[in-house]
Amino acid sequence: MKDTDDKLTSRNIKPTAMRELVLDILTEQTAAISLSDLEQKFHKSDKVTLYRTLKTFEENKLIHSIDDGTGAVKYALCKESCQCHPEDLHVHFFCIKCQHTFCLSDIPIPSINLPVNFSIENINMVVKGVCSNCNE
Amino acid sequence: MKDTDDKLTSRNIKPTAMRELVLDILTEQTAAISLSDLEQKFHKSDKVTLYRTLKTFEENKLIHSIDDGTGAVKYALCKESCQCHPEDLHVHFFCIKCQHTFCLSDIPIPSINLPVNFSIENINMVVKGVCSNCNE
DNA sequence: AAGTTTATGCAACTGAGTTGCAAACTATTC
DNA sequence: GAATAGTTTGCAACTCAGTTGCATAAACTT
Repeated sequence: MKDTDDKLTSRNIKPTAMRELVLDILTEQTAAISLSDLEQKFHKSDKVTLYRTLKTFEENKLIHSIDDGTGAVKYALCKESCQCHPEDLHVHFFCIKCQHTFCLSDIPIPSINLPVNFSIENINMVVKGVCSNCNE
Repeated sequence: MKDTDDKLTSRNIKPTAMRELVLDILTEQTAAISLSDLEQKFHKSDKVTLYRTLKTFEENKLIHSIDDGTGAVKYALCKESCQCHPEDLHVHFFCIKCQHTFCLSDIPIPSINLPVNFSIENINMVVKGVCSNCNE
């Protein structure tokens, strides 16, 4: 639990039992998960607590959210160094077969030449297709 | 009404009074609009009819939908030649000040080198920031 | 005109996300 | 270590976008 605790405190999040559990579950995932996915990993759980836990994690940049177009926002762990600035962002991939949403952490979002006087804050880029697992 | 009719029939959509009205409203817009935005442009209207009208338009590639992360899907007219294939897609911009969502029709989505065995179907790219109107 | 298909309108529902409030817990101060 | 203040958790209840079922209305077919 020491590791989990450290990760939380290093992001200025008080390590409660609940938060440790949620962080552990998030750490196990190979794909991004939604609030209701998370809810189903608990036998008895309160959606609101999980919701607020995710919000806290996101505000403190422990996790980032992905709007993959499925109607439910997904969440995935940030890298240790991540500050969620435009230069930290990567492309996400949604597989239309297995319905999983992956971080393509190694693929940075390409820079865009916006029209004059447009300033940029954030970019969301989701590629839809079939992942390598589902391509035979 | 002849023009509107032609646009509908050329996309294999039967030109009803309702659909003409909706298409006219969509044509007037400078920014993408949501179902509830559309609903408010009618004095008396049925959300479901508008919803199905938009679905029909989208299926027939008269309009495309944009998930800008606000929680409500936005819609905007496609160009005449658009088939909504990856090569037809453009970047979208969401202004965090005026809350408008624009098509940056001249900015194609940059191509991405996906990992091996990933195939691509579609890309959604939304840049958030401040538009030129709102930047003083 | 009768029958078939398609579009529209109403009611009612789902599911994600959210707020308010009270109880439980944690941290702080004496 | 008890009193207090601040934070977290759990429950109820709500909002709002999107959606389905079904009945009526309108448009096509022969």
